[in-house]
Amino acid sequence: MQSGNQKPQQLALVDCNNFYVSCERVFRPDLTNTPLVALSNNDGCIISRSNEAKALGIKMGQPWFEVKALAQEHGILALSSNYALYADMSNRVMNILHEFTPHQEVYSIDESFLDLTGTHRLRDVSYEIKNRVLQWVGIPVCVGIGPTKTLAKLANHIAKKHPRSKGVFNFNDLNEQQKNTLLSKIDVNEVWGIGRRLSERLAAYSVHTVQDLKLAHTATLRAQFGVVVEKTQRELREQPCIELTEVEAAKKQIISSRSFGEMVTDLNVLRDALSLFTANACQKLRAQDSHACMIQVFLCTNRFRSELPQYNPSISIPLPQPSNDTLHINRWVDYLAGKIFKPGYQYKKAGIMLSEISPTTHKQLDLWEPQEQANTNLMHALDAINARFGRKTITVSTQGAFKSWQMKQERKSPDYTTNWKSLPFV
DNA sequence: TCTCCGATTAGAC
DNA sequence: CTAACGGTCTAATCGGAGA
Repeated sequence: MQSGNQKPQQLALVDCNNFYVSCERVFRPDLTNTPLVALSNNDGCIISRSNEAKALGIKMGQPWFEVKALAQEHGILALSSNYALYADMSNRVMNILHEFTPHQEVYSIDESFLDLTGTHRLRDVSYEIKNRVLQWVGIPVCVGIGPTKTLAKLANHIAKKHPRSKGVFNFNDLNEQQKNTLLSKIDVNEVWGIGRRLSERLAAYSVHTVQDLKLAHTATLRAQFGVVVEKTQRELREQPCIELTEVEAAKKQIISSRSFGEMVTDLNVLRDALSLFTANACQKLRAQDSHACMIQVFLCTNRFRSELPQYNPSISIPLPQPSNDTLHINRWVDYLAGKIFKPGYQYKKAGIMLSEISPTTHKQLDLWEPQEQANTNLMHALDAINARFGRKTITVSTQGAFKSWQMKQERKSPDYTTNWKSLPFV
């Protein structure tokens, strides 16, 4: 709780500009002025746009096929997403940011919150952050600072949008009058946590701008929109409600799923895909030292093809004992897939979900069930080898043997930073 | 009436 | 050639079932 005469926190939100396309440009400086977009899995939707692409009216999340003609006309280059590259670039950026404070929350692949409270010459430090990331990694970032996370986010939005800020904006530097004027000019849907639906519903209460939300009647807000929106309002009123979370909490559920490059009709192909999803999910489970008690398998037909028969089954099963063993869980996944599979449908997507997750240290032994012989050492060795030599060095059985389900990625750039073979001179 | 549970919704990126 | 629309995760909330 923030009292009136206390100095406000200086929370910074550092956000990379157009992150995916900026990563691509680091290795393709010739594309600096080319309108550029990055595509989602299967080259489906646009998930990152350069400023030039934005200026041409390309929308975030727009299906690629819808803009293909426009793209052709204006020479827009589209690239398949290269997650190995983006993850590696992200690590480099986050490590640099960490040098400025131990109090860091890596919020997403391209954003970190930093608690810079007590930093001297904060303005200079902010520009130093921006310049160092640009010089060392080649990624442009903007820095927004505020007394709460929500206001830091908003400050970042302002830094991005207004060229006069030169990429840095500190909300704490404003006086009350300036704050009110500024917040009255920004749409409420720019606020962190206020999406499209809430914006529409808020409009019915004459809440259109950030300032409107800040001044709205709190009890009504709480009653009509719930506790989340109330917290957002408090944060706009400079009352911190959302803590910096410096250590990432263990996941409570892990989903691994994917749309296929082509429709799949064969159970064996589905099992092949599912075995890869299982391997990925179990590896995540082991990486956070936990195991799961509940396995769910689901299949989906293509919901955008309404003329085709639709079938979206899912099935889940509780394990007698928690497990994180790929081989063990894969046997259950195979079994469950067989139970829900019906021939005659064209499947577009499948996946698994692991839930009821707990730390391995808390293993609860069931006295009546004979203990499953867990391949703990085998899994440990598998993770180590795959970490060293690449994710698919050792796989389970036929994992990935069938090509048909694999993602369409017709426009992927090389793995410049994570694969020696991608370098032209090696 | 209370509690628990699963399903649904909404949001973020 | 044509058709083509992502993947993960969390928290809140709601409604029904069962105690």
